[in-house]
Amino acid sequence: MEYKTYDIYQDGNKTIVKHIKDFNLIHIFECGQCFRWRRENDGSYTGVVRDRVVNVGYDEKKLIITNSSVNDFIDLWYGYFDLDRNYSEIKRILSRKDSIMKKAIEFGYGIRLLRQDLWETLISFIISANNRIPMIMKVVASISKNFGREIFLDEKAYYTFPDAYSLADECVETLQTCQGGFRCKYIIGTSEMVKSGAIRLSDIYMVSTGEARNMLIKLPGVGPKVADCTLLYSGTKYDVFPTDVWVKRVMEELYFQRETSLKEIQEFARNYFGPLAGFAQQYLFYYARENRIGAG
DNA sequence: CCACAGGACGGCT
DNA sequence: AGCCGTCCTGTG
Repeated sequence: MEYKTYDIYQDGNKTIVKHIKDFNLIHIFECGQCFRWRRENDGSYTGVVRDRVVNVGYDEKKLIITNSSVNDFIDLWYGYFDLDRNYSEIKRILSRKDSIMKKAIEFGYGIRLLRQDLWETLISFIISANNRIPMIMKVVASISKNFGREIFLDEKAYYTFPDAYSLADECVETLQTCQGGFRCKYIIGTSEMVKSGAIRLSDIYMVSTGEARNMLIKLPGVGPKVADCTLLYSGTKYDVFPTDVWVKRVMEELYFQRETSLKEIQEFARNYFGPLAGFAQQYLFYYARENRIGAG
């Protein structure tokens, strides 16, 4: 069958989608936006998304999703991989901005911003505060294993991410077995606020980026960086510019050539990249971190 | 043993 | 409003 501009067919438990461009598994899964995908020996990735576990491979512009159906693709994977967005056009516009962006895009040409579950993204980025990626992956995996639901792929167990109600019922001490450290109290606090209705996460889809940001920042453990990451990596808002130490360094070194406050970097990015700020940030972040730009 | 890497928060000016 | 010490865990 034909879905938008893609050819889709089913082969056993594999959904295969042809003619997919602007796509690279390493760029997508190792650019710091997600913590649930693991690279296999053959270069494919296995991960849990919502209540599904799949293996994803990419070869000769073909996307191969194992443990999927055509309906799954249309309902979930098409949106998750942001396949209805024209990344060629985004890259063309951003590359014209300056030679720095051009280089960053050439480096991370296959990046796509995943539209991840809002709740899981929020908690994952609360965990990311003052933490490194391998540790974040460990904590998210542990929370899922302890409080999520077991699902299977090839007789191997994987775990869904627990919802706010499940986590709100736990105490900080129990959650601490997942190695979240000082962030555990924030996770419980945020879960309680979602459970009680003090915040309705679904509202952020209906309000402006500024309002969405202000709503999220009211949650414990959520500051400007975590709020922006949550909005961007859940596919909710794209005119944000999450500024962590790497983005700050690359901006200072390549754009400002001096020390620059977070406030000034954010203002510059909003004006300069406009509605594509989130995409620009992701190319810059991946470029900076992989090449250790600005690091000792 | 120590230094260091990472954002949010709270207390201070 | 901006600055800075503290929080937790793993690695070199």
